[in-house]
Amino acid sequence: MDYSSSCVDTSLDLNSKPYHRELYDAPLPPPKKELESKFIDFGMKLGAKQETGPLVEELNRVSAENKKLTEMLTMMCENYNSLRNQLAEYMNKNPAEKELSPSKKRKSESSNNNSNNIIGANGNSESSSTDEESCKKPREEEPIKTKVWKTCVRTEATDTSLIVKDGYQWRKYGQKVTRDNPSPRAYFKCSFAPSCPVKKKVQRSVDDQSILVATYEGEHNHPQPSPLEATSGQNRGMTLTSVPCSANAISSSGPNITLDFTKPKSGTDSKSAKPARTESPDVRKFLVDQMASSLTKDPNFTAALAAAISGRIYQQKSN
DNA sequence: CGCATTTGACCCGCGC
DNA sequence: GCGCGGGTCAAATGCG
Ligand SMILES: [Zn+2]
Repeated sequence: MDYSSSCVDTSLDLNSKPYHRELYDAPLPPPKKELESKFIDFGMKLGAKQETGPLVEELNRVSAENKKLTEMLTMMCENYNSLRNQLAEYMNKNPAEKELSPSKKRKSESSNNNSNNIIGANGNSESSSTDEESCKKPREEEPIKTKVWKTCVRTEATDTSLIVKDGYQWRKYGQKVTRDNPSPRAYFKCSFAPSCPVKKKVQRSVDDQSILVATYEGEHNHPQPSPLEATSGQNRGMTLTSVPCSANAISSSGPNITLDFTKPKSGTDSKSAKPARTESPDVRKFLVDQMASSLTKDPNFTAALAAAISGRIYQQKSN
């Protein structure tokens, strides 16, 4: 987890060619010519003869543009994650936050490493347990460096089971209804290792019922049981605004990771809920999340749909 | 039978 | 001290 490249290219570079890196591994990425010809065949078969040509051309152009935008967005996200990791590392190395009043809270040095998303958040062979509480200071709260960070996960709005698949094994130990949110909050504890202190809280967002906000605290002291094999498709994780911090520093602007775990669920793409005009400061993150998710999903969806349609047309023609 | 989940009880900090 | 709200416990229940 060395961030070897100390300078990150955050330029957008609109005019660079967008195919320097394959963005998503769609099962059958059709070449554009072939796709266009199949679209033309499709249009011919439907009988709308002449008008479909420019429309198909427009569609292809828009798709290419969309793909380019997706590429840019992914690069931006990668650069952002890299920058954020560097910032986190810098903040860990240089504890410059002396703004806390020394009477109430004592800040705890956090020298832990943090990877950029929650999937790869293992590798913490810390065991730096030299801080045993043998000292008999009465009011000395331990450096409970329970790092808290949030993740916003998009799931189906109809999924009532309030479960976030993140590759770990969790045991639910509580569920409460909170004051300012009609949806209940579930409390989980990591049950893979008996000594793993990681807990998480999962609750739906107030703004968007299809977003689960999971709050992780602590760090796993064991390797990840299952590597979350579902990342092999359209759901590319995208993290936003995640800086791990100690538990006493979370105020309104807590750290957040926004992931997109939306399953490619049988075609029915429900990006229905849009958090229009909400005045929460977090809603901007949700908007960004949804924009990113839509941008990420749409080219895949259109490509898959076009491939499916063209394949079906081709099959029909061959029959 | 052993595990996880459910769910009301309990605890505890905080504000009045 | 008391009420309230969030967090946890644990007995009951469900499930393989
Ligand atoms: Zn764990």
